[in-house]
Amino acid sequence: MNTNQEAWLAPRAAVFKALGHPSRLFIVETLRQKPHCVCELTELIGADTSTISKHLSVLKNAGVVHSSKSGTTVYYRLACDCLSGMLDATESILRKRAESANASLTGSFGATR
Amino acid sequence: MNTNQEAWLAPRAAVFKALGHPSRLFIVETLRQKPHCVCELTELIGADTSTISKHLSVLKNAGVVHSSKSGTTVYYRLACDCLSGMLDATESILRKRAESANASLTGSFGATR
DNA sequence: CGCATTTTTGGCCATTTTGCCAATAAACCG
DNA sequence: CGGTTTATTGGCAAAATGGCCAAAAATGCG
Repeated sequence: MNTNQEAWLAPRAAVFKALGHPSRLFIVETLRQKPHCVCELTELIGADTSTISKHLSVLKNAGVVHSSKSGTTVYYRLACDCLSGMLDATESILRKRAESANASLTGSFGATR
Repeated sequence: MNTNQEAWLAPRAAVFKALGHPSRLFIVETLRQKPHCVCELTELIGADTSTISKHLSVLKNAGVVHSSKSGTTVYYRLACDCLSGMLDATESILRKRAESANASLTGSFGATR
């Protein structure tokens, strides 16, 4: 894995990394409905405002969300419709994982007895 | 964010978290072509075998890859076709990010002088 | 069986991440 | 302007992650 490959990988991994934290994923799921301001997200998650602000900063730097200021409040929204597809894809992955977990419990011949 | 929501989020975040590391993302990109064994991936990435093995373990626990043993060698492959879609989605996200970065540099009137 | 090959696991340390508090910044209101 | 609300930044301690080495499994081969 050379320097060029790493440079190509880094921003792509950053997108997944940003989504790879429960609070941040919750934010993205929430923004799927409609834009929200920091204080609303803070309320919903139940953490310190500064914590949420930093999570939003991670999401923004990765390119996952956009922000727009209106007075003193800042609204965040998803940067790309394609995020819905990504979120849905995890459902397929988890469904398949559940199936194969089941299959290995059941054994090759489906006999549970 | 209550316990139920956290339980729902955790496995989904784990999928993204697994993809959110350059080496692991490289592995997934590589497996997109065809299955590979640990030693091949080790060679391609240039890290210790144990490091790669642990990365693969993370991907496997998240449900991203499957493994099958053949003799002493273990082959890994993608668990879901939907991963291609996820990887492609990052391209859209990064493209949009590049565009908006450009727009903000250019300013509201597109005058760069 | 004894040995080689491939992979996984355990242990350790350096680095990164996370989350809180405090302080600062930005914008509105009276 | 001074005070209030909303958000961001800095700093710190605790927790998690990543990577290497060494050791242990697991499998095939002579």
